[in-house]
Amino acid sequence: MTPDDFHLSSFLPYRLAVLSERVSRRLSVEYGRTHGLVVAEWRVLVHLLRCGAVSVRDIHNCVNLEKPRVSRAVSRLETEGLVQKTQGAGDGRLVAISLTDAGRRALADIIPAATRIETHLTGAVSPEDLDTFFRVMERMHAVLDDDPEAKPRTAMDLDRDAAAMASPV
Amino acid sequence: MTPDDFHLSSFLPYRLAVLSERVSRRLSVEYGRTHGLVVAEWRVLVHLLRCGAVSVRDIHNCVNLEKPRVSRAVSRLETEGLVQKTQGAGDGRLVAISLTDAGRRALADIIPAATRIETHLTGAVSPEDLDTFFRVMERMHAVLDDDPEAKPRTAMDLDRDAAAMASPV
DNA sequence: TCAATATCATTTCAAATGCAACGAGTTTGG
DNA sequence: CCAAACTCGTTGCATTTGAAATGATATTGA
Repeated sequence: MTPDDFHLSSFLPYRLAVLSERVSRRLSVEYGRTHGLVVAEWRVLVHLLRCGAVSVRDIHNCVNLEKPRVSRAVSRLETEGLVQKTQGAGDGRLVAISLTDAGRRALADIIPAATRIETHLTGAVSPEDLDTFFRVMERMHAVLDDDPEAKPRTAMDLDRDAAAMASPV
Repeated sequence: MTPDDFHLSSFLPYRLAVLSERVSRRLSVEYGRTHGLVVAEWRVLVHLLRCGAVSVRDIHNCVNLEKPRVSRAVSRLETEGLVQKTQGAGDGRLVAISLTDAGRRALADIIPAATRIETHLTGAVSPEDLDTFFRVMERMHAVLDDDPEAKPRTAMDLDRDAAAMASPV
């Protein structure tokens, strides 16, 4: 109402952006220095670990990366020898992307470090507060789900929160 | 420990990035459609509303934008007539950037809409949970403050949280 | 059957980004 | 006093970016 009282530093979207950016950069120091990866490549690798041989479109639908970004990330990873692309036997348009052994080794190296950083961050708050924290995040997502101007959530993100809602407290 | 159990969708840095991105985009629809602004320009405008005539460096130190990005955002805003640059009388290197009346009018238009979006998001959770939410964010910032690999917080962000810590519950 | 439409991955292209370098101005220290 | 070191804002440049176009394949429906 009174625009003069508006503080950027206490504005929710700004605060989210600042923390997210800071955390992401801290993480990327890890996989950047040790394996020369950027965030898109990191996300692709992790997704492949869970989902085996999948298409570009599938990755795009799951890990919140635009299609061209996925395509380029996969190309770089292929050049580095961390993933392999095989023409799908069935649909000739699809490309089956999967981890190589080198890719699995890289993840075996990075994931513990990434988990350490995450644990370091979450370890500073009580489990109840952390629960509340994630619950609030889910509530905000739910608000955006009902907002026609907001971009829809990916299926993967929806599933996670649907499971969280269904699980016993 | 067991890399196979690693889920991207429940990984804190990823979750922060996804929510932050989604909220930011929803917001930018607002000031983008109505006033053709991008996030850097929005941040600069809001900062000027509070801080009057300031330098590029000052903006850079406050709103988490790289120096060239601030410089270019200010140039665009000047072209649009929303801010003005005046050579500071004292130090010849400094530039004093301030809002024009048109800039103030733009903010008077955008801020209520931005606040509405924020209220919509925060309104979905109880005040206590929202308190906890921000407290957890502050704790994570504090962890990064002690991490030499993390980028330092801006003075403005530190001040906000220092004030929050000091204030009575 | 075979056009029209849809989907997939890639590429194109213009714009944004950020590091580093730059020129201009200021402070410092001998 | 003035040269070295520093700070300011901007610009160069190589990279990244994402929306739209492209070419290739699949599906649909008349």
